[in-house]
Amino acid sequence: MERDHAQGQMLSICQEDDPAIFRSVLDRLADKWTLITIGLLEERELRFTELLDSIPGISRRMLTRTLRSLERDGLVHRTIYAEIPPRVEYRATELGRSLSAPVLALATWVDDHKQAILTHRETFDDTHAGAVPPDAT
Amino acid sequence: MERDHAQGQMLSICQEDDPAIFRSVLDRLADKWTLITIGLLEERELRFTELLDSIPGISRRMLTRTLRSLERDGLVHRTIYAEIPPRVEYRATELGRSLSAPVLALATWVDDHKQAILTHRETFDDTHAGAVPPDAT
DNA sequence: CTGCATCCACCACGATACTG
DNA sequence: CAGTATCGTGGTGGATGCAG
Repeated sequence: MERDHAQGQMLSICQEDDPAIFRSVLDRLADKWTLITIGLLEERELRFTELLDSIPGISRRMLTRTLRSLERDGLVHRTIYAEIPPRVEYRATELGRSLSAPVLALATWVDDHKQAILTHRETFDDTHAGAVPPDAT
Repeated sequence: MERDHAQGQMLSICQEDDPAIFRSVLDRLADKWTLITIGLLEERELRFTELLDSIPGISRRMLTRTLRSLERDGLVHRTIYAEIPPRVEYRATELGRSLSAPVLALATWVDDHKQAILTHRETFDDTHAGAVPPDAT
């Protein structure tokens, strides 16, 4: 945490020398499946099918792609056991494990406040009935 | 932080009673612009154009939508000043500010490790030249 | 079991023009 | 200035089938 931009200077972080670098890395993390996958792998070594079962709603295709991206970024290590049937174990690298704290903190926050957020949504939707953009989620 | 699933039980978090709730909230946070927007608003009150200028690459459309979603979720408060020209200030709510720590921790991590990740990508792309899926990023 | 290839639908997002 | 409306596109992501 020895940042030069003392505390919470999101501004300086995202407007540094090359904003594109920050973006490209953030984009990889902030997609539909990556955070949750990293979160699971930081705790223990898991195989493909275990991940598939642990992540609600993910498809094999997306799990494969997510894991490849993580491997490419040096966050996850892949071990292939030449057995029959084949077995592949995924575990977080040291770099990946350093992501543990931030990711789990975020996940915990979401878990702790999801109900409050749902309540806000209902209230808002009530108040602004029909006022939302055409293609809103 | 008084979670029952002691520490880092990402598994229990994302497989709780209704995984869909966790997902829907996580989805909102983990999109292309939300994290960065929240991060900026946690530090200070900002107006629309300031945000537009501070977030590299965002369009007015997406900023509007992102802010609306955050407002809907009770994370951001919107104040309209009936002046000429119009002025609108955005600030984080208390709930939004509680997101501060996790979000900034994540942003800082990304900033601290982006170079390492880029290096890993190059190495990987070298090693696996041409081995990447057809529609890879 | 692991995971690549193919096909395809959808909607996220950007560009642009217009309004209060 | 702070949006909204509309349109077009690319890419994300699901379903399925095949292969090692």
